[in-house]
Amino acid sequence: MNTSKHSRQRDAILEVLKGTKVHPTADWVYSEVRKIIPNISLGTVYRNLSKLSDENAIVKLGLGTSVEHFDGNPEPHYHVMCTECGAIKDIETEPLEELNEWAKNLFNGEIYKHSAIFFGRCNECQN
Amino acid sequence: MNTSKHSRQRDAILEVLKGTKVHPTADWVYSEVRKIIPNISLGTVYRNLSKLSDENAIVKLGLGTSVEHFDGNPEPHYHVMCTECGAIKDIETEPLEELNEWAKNLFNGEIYKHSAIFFGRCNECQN
DNA sequence: TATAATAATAGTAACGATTATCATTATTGT
DNA sequence: ACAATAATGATAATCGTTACTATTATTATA
Repeated sequence: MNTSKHSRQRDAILEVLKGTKVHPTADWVYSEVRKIIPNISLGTVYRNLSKLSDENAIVKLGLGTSVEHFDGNPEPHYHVMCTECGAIKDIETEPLEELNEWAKNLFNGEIYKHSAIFFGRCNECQN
Repeated sequence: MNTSKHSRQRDAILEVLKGTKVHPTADWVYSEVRKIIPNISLGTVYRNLSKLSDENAIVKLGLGTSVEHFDGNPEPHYHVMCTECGAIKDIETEPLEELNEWAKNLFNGEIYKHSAIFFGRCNECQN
């Protein structure tokens, strides 16, 4: 018994997020989705980003920045943040599961998972 | 020519932070420091936490939580967050520098550093 | 295909963490 | 002691996010 109802707003939000690699903020998604549904509300964007994230259709990246970033690709992977332009790029490889084992040996308790962010300079900023 | 002036408020904040392992929020620091300087202002706490962080005397942990956590130990190390009680604990080992090399081979650009957070269950919550 | 139940929405107010402002106070070099 | 100015306490402002509420859209059923 799924109590969820379909909505074209949610579809549009997911479509925008799947169609970009920029790991956008809610506000960026808002401005893009308005090109499809001009009178959509910012609250609707936030509500659906949370819902989609709860359903693991997308992921809320906790990057430690003051603004939350979202990723339309729910497959686990690391990211690189460019310290010059702020761009967030993918490392298109599966995470190192063995890090959990490594940590388990150094910690008094259980380890389920981890997240990592790399900091560097993207190729655009190198030129 | 250092334009910085000494202040007992900053001393107290640093002392509180050095004297705990809980990786506290600004608010927690505020309530602790008030035991030493009862009329200290919350703004002063924020201002000095930022200043100390800029000077690398402490570190602002960007853990992806809605509230910022601080660490009185500026030596690089990873953390574990307990998904049950929210406690943040140290992994008292130096970070894996080789991860930067690993990432460099998978990324079109430079890599300077990384941060990682592990998620698990602390030994207190296992009982 | 009408209807009833209710999830989702738009619009807006509220919230909470953090930052900025500013008159006053404390520190420091002379 | 004094002048220069960094730091403070108090409070207002900011800004990302969440909550509220009347209205609208979706869905199951008759």
